[in-house]
Amino acid sequence: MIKVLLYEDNPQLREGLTMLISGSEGFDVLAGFKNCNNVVEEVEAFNPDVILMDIDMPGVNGIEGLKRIRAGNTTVKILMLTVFDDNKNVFQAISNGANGYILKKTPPGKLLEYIAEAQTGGAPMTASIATQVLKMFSSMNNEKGEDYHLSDREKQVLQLLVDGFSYKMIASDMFIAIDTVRSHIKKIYEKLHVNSKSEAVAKAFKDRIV
Amino acid sequence: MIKVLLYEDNPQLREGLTMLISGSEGFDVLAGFKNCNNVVEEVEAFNPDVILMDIDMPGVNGIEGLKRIRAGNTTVKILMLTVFDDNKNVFQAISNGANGYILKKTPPGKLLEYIAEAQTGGAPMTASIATQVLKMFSSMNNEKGEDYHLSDREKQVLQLLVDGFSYKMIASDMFIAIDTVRSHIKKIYEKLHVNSKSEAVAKAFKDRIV
DNA sequence: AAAACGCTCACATTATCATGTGGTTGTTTG
DNA sequence: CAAACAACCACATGATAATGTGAGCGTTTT
Repeated sequence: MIKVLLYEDNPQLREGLTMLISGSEGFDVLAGFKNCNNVVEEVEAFNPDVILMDIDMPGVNGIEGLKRIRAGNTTVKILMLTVFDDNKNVFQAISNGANGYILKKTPPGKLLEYIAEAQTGGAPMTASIATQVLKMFSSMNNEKGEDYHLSDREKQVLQLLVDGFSYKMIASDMFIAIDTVRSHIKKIYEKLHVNSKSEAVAKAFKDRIV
Repeated sequence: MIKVLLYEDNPQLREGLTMLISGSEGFDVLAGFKNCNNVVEEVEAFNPDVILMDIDMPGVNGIEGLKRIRAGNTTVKILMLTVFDDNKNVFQAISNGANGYILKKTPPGKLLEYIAEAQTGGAPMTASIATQVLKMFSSMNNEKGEDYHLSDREKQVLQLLVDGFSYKMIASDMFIAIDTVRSHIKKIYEKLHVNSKSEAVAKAFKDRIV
């Protein structure tokens, strides 16, 4: 029996969901609330397996509720429920430890399937949401910048610069003369098209060279 | 009719998949290949809707194949297929524009469903993969670092340092004396627990202060 | 009202960096 | 084989950064 806790401000939808879920074999809605004002206490009291959490609620909304729950409970499964698949909320929800993100227009059969999936450690997502997540992910990691063709030795020097080493320290660390360090750094500046240590360090991060 | 192109080195599995997919209503396998050596030409020649791409293949593997296709074609849907749900490959695949990532143990019925889902713009993922993706996502954005309590002025100075400004430039940019810049920077170093400009710049990036 | 803090400025010394010019090896590649 | 490049080292000079000590002024917090 999967124990479900429900957060949804619309009374009709809350009723409907309760009937649907509790009326199904193996599912039980412990309680339903119209906002997250006392979410921490409620979750602790009912100890559910899965929480269905609407995002748009008056008072403490779903994202804030999610944060509050996760502050003290990292095991209960939380499924975010929303009418919109807008970027910001998806990002927020996932960053704060939601286990899934589904649209309200999800057909009843699918919804039960998703709840079960969440309970067993899956990450149910409506197709449009999953697509968004992948897009976000790839956009974050695709700005991998150009290849500046730094040699191995140059990369090594740059790495040490980033770590705050002085030329002298780099020289002794790499067992080379300080003048060699200088010439490497000069090369690095040329290749990165920068004119100072700070810019080189900044660029190393921006373009994920280190 | 969804046109499918297949890349899979195991001849039996390739045959099996071809029969399964082509034998189903609305699906057709245009061709199957045992590696990605000529993937770009093949994709261009057959113009499929969906590509099923095995990851572990001799010669040019699936990830590399994915990259090659995406270099010139961002519309064809690519479903990665693998036996392992290991972190690195998932990450690589998604970062390089895969539309979905499913395990080979996926039951036939589900597989067809996934292909159809990919074709209509969805992002089919095996549950375990979806969970991994969410984990990666939240771990990436949760290291938001401590708050170092930098004052507005200090943040401003740090920002300019990151941009490669010298003390002199910062002074004239902020209309303050160079000695004031110095004292700000000294404060910044103390608050960030660093001892050099480079480390401060590095930390500014790592902890997303700028 | 005293303490704490942010912001400002000054002066001085040493360490480090940026830049230039020049050179020797050894490997890779057209 | 010659050219290109990576990696190494040297000497020199001016610019910049790091560090220390000290201080005035205004606002916020206790």
